[in-house]
Amino acid sequence: MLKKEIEKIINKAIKQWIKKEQLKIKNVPVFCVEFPPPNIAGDFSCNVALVMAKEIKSSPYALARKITMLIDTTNICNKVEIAGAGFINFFISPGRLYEELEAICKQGEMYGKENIGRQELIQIEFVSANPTGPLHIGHGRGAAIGDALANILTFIGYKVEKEYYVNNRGKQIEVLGCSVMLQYDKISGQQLDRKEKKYLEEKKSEDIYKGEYIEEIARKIFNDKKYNKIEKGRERGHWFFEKAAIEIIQGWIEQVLNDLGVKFNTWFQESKLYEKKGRQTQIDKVTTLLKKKGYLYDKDGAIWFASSKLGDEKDRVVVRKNNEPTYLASDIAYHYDKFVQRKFKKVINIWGADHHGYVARLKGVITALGYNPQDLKVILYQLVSLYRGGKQIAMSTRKGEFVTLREVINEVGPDVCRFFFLMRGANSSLDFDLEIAKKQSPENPVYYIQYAHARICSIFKEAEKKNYSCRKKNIQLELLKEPEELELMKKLAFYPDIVQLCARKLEPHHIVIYLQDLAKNFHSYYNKFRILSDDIALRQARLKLVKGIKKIISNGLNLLGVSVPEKM
RNA sequence: GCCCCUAUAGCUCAGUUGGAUAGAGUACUGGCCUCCGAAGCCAGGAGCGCAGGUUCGAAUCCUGCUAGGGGCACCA
Repeated sequence: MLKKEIEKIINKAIKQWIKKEQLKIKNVPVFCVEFPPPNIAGDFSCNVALVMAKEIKSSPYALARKITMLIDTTNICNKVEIAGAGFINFFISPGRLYEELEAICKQGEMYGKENIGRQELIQIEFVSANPTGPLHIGHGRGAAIGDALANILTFIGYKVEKEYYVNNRGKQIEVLGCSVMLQYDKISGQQLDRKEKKYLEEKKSEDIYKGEYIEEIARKIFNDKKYNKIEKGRERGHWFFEKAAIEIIQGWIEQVLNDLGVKFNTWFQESKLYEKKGRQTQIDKVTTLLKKKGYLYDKDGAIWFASSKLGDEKDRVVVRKNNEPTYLASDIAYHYDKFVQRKFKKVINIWGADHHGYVARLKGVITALGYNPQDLKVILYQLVSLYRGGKQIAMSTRKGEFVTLREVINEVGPDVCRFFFLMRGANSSLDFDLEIAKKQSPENPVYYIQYAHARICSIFKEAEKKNYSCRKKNIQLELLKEPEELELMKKLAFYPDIVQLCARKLEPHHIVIYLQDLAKNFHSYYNKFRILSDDIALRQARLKLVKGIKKIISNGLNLLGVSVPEKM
């Protein structure tokens, strides 16, 4: 990776300089190497002189001069320049760019792969929507981000596990079961005097799930032989409908995520935390543990978690008066399972922004369990608003009026869907316009990037047709000397930096921006220069260049989980 | 009332650890296919919500304000 190499070179130079001048500086200060603004000449820029100037009591410019003298750039640069207030600018030499292009073509998918993660075990938990209905579009965003991050982290050497936490117990599941049961009775024409009816009558009617999917589930249970065989002859309580409904809904969820290209390693059932392992459940285990540590106390007949001591705004109930554990109890046990039982070194949770109030509590849990809250990263993504032709589509989960993820995928296709979810940072709310997403125009950047790839494939087909040989060896890359060609090679060489940036910040969208940029450079180059030139040596060199571009586009799209078409 | 996110070009958004003259796309106008895919290319304007502060330097950090979105259960 070029950036790291330059950092190393600078570090070395500074250490030499400190030794030479016998300065009393313990550590080389924190500086950064980055891309200079577009109007500035140079490929990488370093601010070390500006950062150090104050401590040394010297002008940044003079300092930069001294450091520059000691910089050994033979491997990577052909020029180092001081600019502005004292920036040190590096110019990557063409020779080095040719080497990188060779590496890209040779290594293919492996180009830029590193072992930064050192196979550390890391878990990403995402989507985790309650199995009480189909996924909606917001869940899609979480799915796309989580899956892309998993790809990126795996690529740089982490051992990543993707997990979906299934909340298959609790009040909302009871309501689901009852809601389905009501519909079932309607369909079957049976008017059983169920004890659950009383329960439902006591509830406000809003509590019952509406929406067509409830009827669909009830119909499926009624028609499917599988369910008819189960418990035949016995009256079915709401628990039966709960189980069947969850099974059906989870099937839908798995299917739609699968169609989006998202596969989980584990579907962790919340109910597992309540199963006895030996004498006690996981819940019992953590309750005992936290009690021993003094984080739990009794008040008003309930058991409380002293989260206010751990950074939360107030204490929270863990076990209710009626002896039922709360959701938090499950989450404590669940994260105990993640960190203690399964030994994940780092855990990433991806939540919708509406859960932000929960972050402090859960970090408190991690602390209470004796782990570093830094090892739990929570990524909050802002809400997705759906538009059609500039008009917002109103959604209400409660009323069952919402556009499902399924419908969106069916309408715009999985590639566009994933791409749109990934093109913005998680902190920005996302406007998803179905009309734009469907358009196959430059307004829609997915096709722009895919088109660049398809175009390159087409060039190779054309070359084959004309019986142009694509030599593998002795290609004169020095012939690539147009500014556009050098620029393209630089972009390609930056790919590993971009991937690592995404990994460091847990933000996949930088790859999207990068690919758009790369595609733009390519299209522009293509229009200006002829790849299949009559000059054989030049043609070979240019074919190699576009081959490199093709590889990088394909690698990038793969990390995002977007398909890479050879023709479109 | 408290907490989180957001505010950058007419619109949708980038902007790396604070760095140099803040970038794309779209829309608008005009041009480019006898030649590798026109789903493309080239050329043209405008902007960091407001007010302070920190510093060599602020879209970026701090404080206050304004506007929009979300959240504040013994629901999950």
